[in-house]
Amino acid sequence: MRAEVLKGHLDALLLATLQDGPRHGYAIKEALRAGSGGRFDLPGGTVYPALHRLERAGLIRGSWSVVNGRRRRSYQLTPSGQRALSQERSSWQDFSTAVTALLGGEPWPAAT
Amino acid sequence: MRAEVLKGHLDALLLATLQDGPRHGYAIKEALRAGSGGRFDLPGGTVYPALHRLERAGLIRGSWSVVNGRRRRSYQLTPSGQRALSQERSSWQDFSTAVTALLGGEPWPAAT
DNA sequence: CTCCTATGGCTAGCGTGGCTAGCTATAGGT
DNA sequence: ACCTATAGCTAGCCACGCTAGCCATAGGAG
Repeated sequence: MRAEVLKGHLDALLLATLQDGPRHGYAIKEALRAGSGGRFDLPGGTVYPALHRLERAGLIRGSWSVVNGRRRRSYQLTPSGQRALSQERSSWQDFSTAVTALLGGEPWPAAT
Repeated sequence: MRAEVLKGHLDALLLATLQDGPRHGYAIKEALRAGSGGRFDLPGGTVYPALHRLERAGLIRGSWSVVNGRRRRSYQLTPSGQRALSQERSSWQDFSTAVTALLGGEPWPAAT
């Protein structure tokens, strides 16, 4: 999986992992790996800065806790994040439909 | 349509426009615009450098001609470009299936 | 004639954002 | 003593689409 293909779609994936309740960063990373059959095995250097960006944007809200002697930062969707997720979903639909049509579809109209 | 979502997928789209015969850059741009219902209205500054990159990579081959007093550079797929297109198609399948599953799918397994 | 638009091509440099490399720290197994 | 998994973080690199700008011809509008 080339790296660049993820650009612009990561936020949607991160938000989606939070749709059913709070998760901390590492759990998000693992959820994406497992949920994609290993395709999205994102390094921490991808996940953590992205979460900070989403938090600054007000789409998620994080809070510290300590579990088993390890500190965790758990994130949950804000109302604005919920809306952003819906938006991301529909724009993914739009985008993927268009690309699939162009790539897989019927022969192209004759060239000029 | 946010700009970054295209990153990493442009080559596939460009190669796909050439699958049914040669096209020049401007025609490629128009084909993508028309074929996507206006979603992919790419500026020249996106298309031309990308074509040059693909040509340097040996995936397409360009040749100059003059039509109606205007010079054109027409591109066609090389055999290696054909293979690249097939590859791009299957990796798009892979990618889009994964994202769709993560975004749209069933509820996530319970968080740890 | 002049101007605008569409056609057709190009480049320099910007900006976004995921990745690499590197770091800290605890828990638990070998 | 060492390694792995868990858990978090940052600085800086780099790929690549975009902005802004340029050149040139054809054809229609004014």
